Amino acid sequence: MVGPLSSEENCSGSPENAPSNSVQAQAARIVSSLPPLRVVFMGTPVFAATILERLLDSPQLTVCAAYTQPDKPAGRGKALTAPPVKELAHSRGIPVLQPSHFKSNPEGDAAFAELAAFAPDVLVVAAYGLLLPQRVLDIARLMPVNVHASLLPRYRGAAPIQRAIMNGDAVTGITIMRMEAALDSGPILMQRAVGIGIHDSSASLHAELAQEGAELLLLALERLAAGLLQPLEQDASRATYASKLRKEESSIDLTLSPRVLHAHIRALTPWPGATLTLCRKAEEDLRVQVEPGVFPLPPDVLRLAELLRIDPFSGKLSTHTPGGGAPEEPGLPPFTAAPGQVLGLYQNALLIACGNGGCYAVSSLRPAGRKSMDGRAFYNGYLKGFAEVFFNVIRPPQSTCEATPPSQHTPQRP
RNA sequence: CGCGGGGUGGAGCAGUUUGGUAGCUCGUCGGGCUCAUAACCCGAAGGCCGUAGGUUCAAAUCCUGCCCCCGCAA
Repeated sequence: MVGPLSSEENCSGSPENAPSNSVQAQAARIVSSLPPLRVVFMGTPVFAATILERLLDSPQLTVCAAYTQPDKPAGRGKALTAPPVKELAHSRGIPVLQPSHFKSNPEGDAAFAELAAFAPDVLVVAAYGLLLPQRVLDIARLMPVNVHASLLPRYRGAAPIQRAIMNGDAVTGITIMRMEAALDSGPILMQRAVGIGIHDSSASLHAELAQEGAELLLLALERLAAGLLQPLEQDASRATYASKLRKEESSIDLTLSPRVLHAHIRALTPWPGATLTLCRKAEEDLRVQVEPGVFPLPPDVLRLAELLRIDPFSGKLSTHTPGGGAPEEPGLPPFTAAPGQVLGLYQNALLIACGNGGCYAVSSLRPAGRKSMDGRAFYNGYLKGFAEVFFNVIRPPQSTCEATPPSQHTPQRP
């Protein structure tokens, strides 16, 4: 987590900071003399609940109702489970509505009529998970507002946070926009940049962006109520789409360089999780879920002696021979090994050779059906005593936001 | 009654199919070696094999009930 890189910009084009703050101050003055805005909130997961909580705490707003997806079977025993937004709204005494859609049929019409009865000034939508038809968007007296976790027009769609991490971006952010029927295409009201730290996972960035999103939303609503917002159309030519993560993407490609590999694993954590397949002679292949490891590797790993004295199998001198391969980025050990090869241990992390002549240190592994453990425990229980051990190199199908060309599936043996 | 995996000294695993004195890699403690080490050598402690019952001369292992962990379903 790096935190906000800059203060919010007013996309109407007003200059930064001081003038921007004075706009906010002006808005605050105007709003203080107005009645609270009537808000209908729509959202489902934790990201949405975080934002709803901040709305509920604002004295300038009245949250009339919370819309969220219907309860769904979840967990062991497939018990019906309420979405986080429902839990929160219940605990705060806000009416909860869970229509399955607003389509033009008797069921959808009833849901629509119910919504209309709240007569909201604004509709606030955050990760609702339902497409909203135009008539629903038109319900808001002022406008329907959406909180999106990217700097639009980049990363429109379902997984902006994960795709930004996966692509190795250093910066992403929050966009508050006016909603249109099309997906994430509405005019931008406010934006704020947030840095992506080298250790950020989808989980940590989600949490941070939710907080930032809530803050920026409150500022935007204040300006909206005061009539001081000037929407700025998105430059559609620069739009990219962040498709939802799929389970098939959980297998990670060990031919990637350490840096890119690290980005992928962070993006896949905690869902769907980054998985490797361990191959041991005469044993069934074992699926192992891994968490983000040590990156970049500290300089001492670069010293050949550090690695040579650790052999994963005999405990004696390593058989790995020093190789050429000029490192192109820091963290590369000075020898060559086939991607997927288990090199040994670095402290409590398991060193696995990957692409670009590098290796990656995994410090948390969870074999299928087991609890997660550190690299040393995994090594003791699963690796010692096997003459041949490596992880399968898997090249998963390319995702929407990746620039690299499609490549073959090449499981590879060292 | 949604499907599946698992509970063995402090950690991670094997052993269960084909019942017969509890094993491996670590850690811990003591000693040794070394300029040095999460290296090496020697020695030791530590387990009613989740729990309750059953079968048997004999149960970690076979049968039954219960408890507890975990994964799948976005």
